[in-house]
Amino acid sequence: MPHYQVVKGARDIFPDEILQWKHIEGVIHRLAALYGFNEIRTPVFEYTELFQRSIGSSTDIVGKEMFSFLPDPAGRSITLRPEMTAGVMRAALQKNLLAAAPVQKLYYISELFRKERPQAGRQRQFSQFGAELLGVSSPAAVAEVITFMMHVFEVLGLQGLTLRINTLGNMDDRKRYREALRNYLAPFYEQLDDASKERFEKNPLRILDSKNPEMQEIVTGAPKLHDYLGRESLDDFEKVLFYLSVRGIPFQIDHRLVRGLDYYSYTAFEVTSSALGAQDALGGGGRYDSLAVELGSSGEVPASGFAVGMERLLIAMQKQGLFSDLEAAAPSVFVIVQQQELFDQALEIVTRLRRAGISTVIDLAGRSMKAQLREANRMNAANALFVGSDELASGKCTMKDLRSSQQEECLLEEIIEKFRQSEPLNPPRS
RNA sequence: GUGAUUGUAGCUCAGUUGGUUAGAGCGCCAGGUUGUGGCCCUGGAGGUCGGGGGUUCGAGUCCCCUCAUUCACCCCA
Repeated sequence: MPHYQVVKGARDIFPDEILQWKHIEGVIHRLAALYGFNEIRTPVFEYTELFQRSIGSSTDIVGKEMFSFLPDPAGRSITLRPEMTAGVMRAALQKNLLAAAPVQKLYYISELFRKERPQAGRQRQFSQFGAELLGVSSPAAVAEVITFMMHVFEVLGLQGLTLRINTLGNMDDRKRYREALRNYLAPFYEQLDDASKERFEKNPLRILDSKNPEMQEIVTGAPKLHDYLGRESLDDFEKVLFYLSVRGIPFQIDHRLVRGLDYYSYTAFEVTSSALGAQDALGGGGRYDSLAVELGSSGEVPASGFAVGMERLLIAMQKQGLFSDLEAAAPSVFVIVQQQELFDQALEIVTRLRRAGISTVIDLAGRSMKAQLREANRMNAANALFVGSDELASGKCTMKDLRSSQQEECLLEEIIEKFRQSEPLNPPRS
């Protein structure tokens, strides 16, 4: 039993799993380029107020899940980011990106931190990939980010996904609805659970998607948000659904979908996977026009975005066997040393092969030939190159194809030439 | 924060109503083959039985505490 363990809720990712991550990341980067999204990286921490203002102080994230600390006794509180949108918006506003170009399409793959009890599909350090489309108020913008997200899932081969979508209306609609909802809930106030009582004042909409059966009971008779939506909101939502339909993206309208962050308006959506456990939300997002103003912008910045949990993506793909054809990079040549006295000369050969662009390894531990061969086999090396007194005397090498077990003697130059033909040094990008 | 679950070798796990030196498979190392891997055979290394306390002649096994794990609630990716 090792003395030290990883911090609760964090985990190590070892080389075999890195293959899976790189595969997913590769698809994300490729499709982002296809859709014209550009990568952004922001610091892992921000001033705590940023999250309090943006995510909302009534949310669980801000209320109890943030890792916050004081960098020095007199300093401002800093928080390890629990989500990306606030930081990206802060960066965009600080640099005044929209003045340089009025439409910004950004994406990221980043690490986030939330102080929760870990369980399947939930960690304290986790990562999300996501996109933010700033500066466009057209419903085509939300449709664009949803399409990008669903396209990634499709290329990765995921099955069993459900896209649920709703509209929360604009700020005026929500204000009117909030009042109506409060009037309806007021007589039930004493029956509300603690969380719902808290939300009654701050954000009663969130009582709607409570999973507490008793709350659900109370809420069934509540006025419907949909009935309070103005013409503008309805038109916007219809357009979003139209764009999705046209692109063949299946969805379910769910009028109870609210989502936890305070800054959403208009469209909100969520994708769940049947391959996941209790934490089955693979990703979600929406429209958040009011966020910029909340962060001090003089005018509204229409914005749409989504975030997808990378670990959950990974779990879902593993469950569905979507990584079966991934193979670790194997060296082309494993140089085998007959006697350790010849090691230095063998190293020179290794260097020449590497300089020629041929991936080459050699046993550095001074082990027996048998152990070296076993290692070559374990690494799935394509060839073994034997360096012994005979070879050095004749100036030739013995090269063995480890798959076919055929071996032949030839000059080192011939080997290099052979590889140059079969694996070019600068392979064309696919 | 709440509930439940599981902690025995590097990994996956056995361990009978408490009873001698705690086992298996896989993996690792070495030898069989002193210049040749995989397959096979033989051998070897590796364990404070999560930790602490208690009951007992005797505890991996029973009791208490503690730490950690996992799953679930809450909420979210």
